[in-house]
Amino acid sequence: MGKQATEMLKGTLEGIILAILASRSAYGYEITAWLRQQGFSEIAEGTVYALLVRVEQRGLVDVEKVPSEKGPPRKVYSLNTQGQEYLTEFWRTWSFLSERLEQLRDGGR
Amino acid sequence: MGKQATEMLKGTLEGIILAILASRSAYGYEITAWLRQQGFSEIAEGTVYALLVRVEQRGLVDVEKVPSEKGPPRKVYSLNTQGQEYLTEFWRTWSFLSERLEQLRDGGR
DNA sequence: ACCAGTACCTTGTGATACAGACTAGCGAGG
DNA sequence: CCTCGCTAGTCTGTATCACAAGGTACTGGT
Repeated sequence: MGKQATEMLKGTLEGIILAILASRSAYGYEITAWLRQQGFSEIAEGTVYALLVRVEQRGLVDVEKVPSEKGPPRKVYSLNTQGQEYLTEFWRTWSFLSERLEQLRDGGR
Repeated sequence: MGKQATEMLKGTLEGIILAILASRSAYGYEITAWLRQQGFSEIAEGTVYALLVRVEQRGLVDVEKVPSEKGPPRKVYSLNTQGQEYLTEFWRTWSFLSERLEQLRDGGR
C-alpha cells in the first residue's frame, strides 16, 4: 500500500488493536497474523509488539502468560475497563475525522 | 480533542489539505482558518505551513505569490496533475483503512 | 508611536511505524 | 545429531509527522 498507509496508521493502529482485544483476548503473534490476513499485509511484527508493550504500560490491557505447545510462552492480552474507556474515546475521535473526510471527498465531487 | 486526534492526523492531514486544494486554490493562513472553523480547532499554524512546504517540495502543488492588501504577500497553492494522482491514491488508502475500521467497530458487539 | 490583525517561517520535541537483527522453544527431515 | 522452519517475543536505530513556541514582516486604526 505504500508510505501513505504507514503514516495513516500512526494513531489508528493502536485503536485497531484495542478494538480487536475488545472482542476477544489475543497474543502478539496472533494479532499480527490476523492483521496480515485482513489486508494489512505490510505490518511489521516489531510494530505490533511495541504497541502492545505501550498499551500495557498505560494500563489499558491485562496480560497473562500462557504456555504454548508450539514455541515459547504466549503473552495473552485482554482489554480492561480503562482500555474500554480509551477505546470509546478512540471511536469518538475516529468518527469526527471520518465525517470531515467523507465531507471533503464529496465536496471535491 | 486531545492526543489521540493529534496522532490520528498524522498522514491524513496531508490528504485533507490536498483535498481542499483540489476544489480551490488557497494559501496557508486561509487553510488554517478554514480547518479551525471545520472543527479542527487545535491545528497549529506551523503545522500547516510545514506541510505546505513539504508537498511543494514533492511537486504535488504549484505556487504563486500574490500581493495582499493586508499584510505580507500570500503564497497561493493549487493542486497540479501529480498532486491529483497522489490524492487519488490517498483516497484509495483511506477507503481501505476506513472499511477495516467500520468492520471492526461493528464486530465489537 | 503603538497595537491588532494578517501572513509566513523556524527550531526543537515527542510519538509512532518500520527495518532489521536477535533470542528462544519446538518438531520434522536429512 | 543437527539444521531448518515455524512459533513467539524483544531490541536498536531511523524517518516521518504534528505540535509548541517563538520570530519576521506588512497594513491600518487609535
